[in-house]
Amino acid sequence: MNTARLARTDLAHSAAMFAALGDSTRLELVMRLSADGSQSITRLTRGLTLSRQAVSKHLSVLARVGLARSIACGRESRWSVDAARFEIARRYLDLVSANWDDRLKALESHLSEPEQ
Amino acid sequence: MNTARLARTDLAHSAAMFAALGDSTRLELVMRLSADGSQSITRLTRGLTLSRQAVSKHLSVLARVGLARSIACGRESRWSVDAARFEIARRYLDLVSANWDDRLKALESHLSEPEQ
DNA sequence: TGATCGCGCAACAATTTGGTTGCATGTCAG
DNA sequence: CTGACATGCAACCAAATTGTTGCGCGATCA
Repeated sequence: MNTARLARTDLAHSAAMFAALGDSTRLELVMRLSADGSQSITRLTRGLTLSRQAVSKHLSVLARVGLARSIACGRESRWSVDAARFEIARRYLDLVSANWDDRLKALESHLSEPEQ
Repeated sequence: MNTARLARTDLAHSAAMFAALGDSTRLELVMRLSADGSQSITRLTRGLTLSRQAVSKHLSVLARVGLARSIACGRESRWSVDAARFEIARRYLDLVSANWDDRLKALESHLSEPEQ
């Protein structure tokens, strides 16, 4: 099977998802949303040494790639994570492992390929 | 089980790994290294519309978080990915899914928690 | 009806990121 | 030896990121 090449858009999209996860604060937000359920921005801000607006921006970043979303609820907006989106990122990592396994098998036969 | 809270260092470290993957070029490099095996920088540069130094910098970013490494080999350096490191990132994503599953179970009993 | 709460928007500053070019150094081939 | 090749290092630049503060607006509560 040839899983090596993916459409350029898929690659860019996955990169954007990883980039969104690539920040301590955002990863913390994701973990808290995932562990404690949907919450408002001000509640998420408690426990962090950041302004509410900073947290709001981070949530926007997550929302832009579909990892989180909010629903208006009175004067507050409740944020939650989309677990399904994490599967997409996970599959990408699986792909790397899969390729690596394929290469291992290739090494078993060829032993080593010249750089050409 | 309480998988919700992780050490701050783990979180920061994982964030760094995701950040390293959060760039189209680097993700492409990872895929090619994973699919085609260890390669030199100049070979990796072929097919990309970037300078060799740009590629070199990207590889350094991947190396900084342990996702890739190089071994000197004559006048060139052969780069490869570390499949084991990808497992770490993958487990983090699993953790989010796991938390989400836990929350689903919680919802089954409580139905809904007030914002307090 | 006010006071307060939660939020969004805009402007701004500092730092990081992603890229370039130029140059120096070590290695291989003839 | 000499030239071509692969790489590393440093300076530099533009743009994006990450944070702040201030302000305005609708929702809520006493």
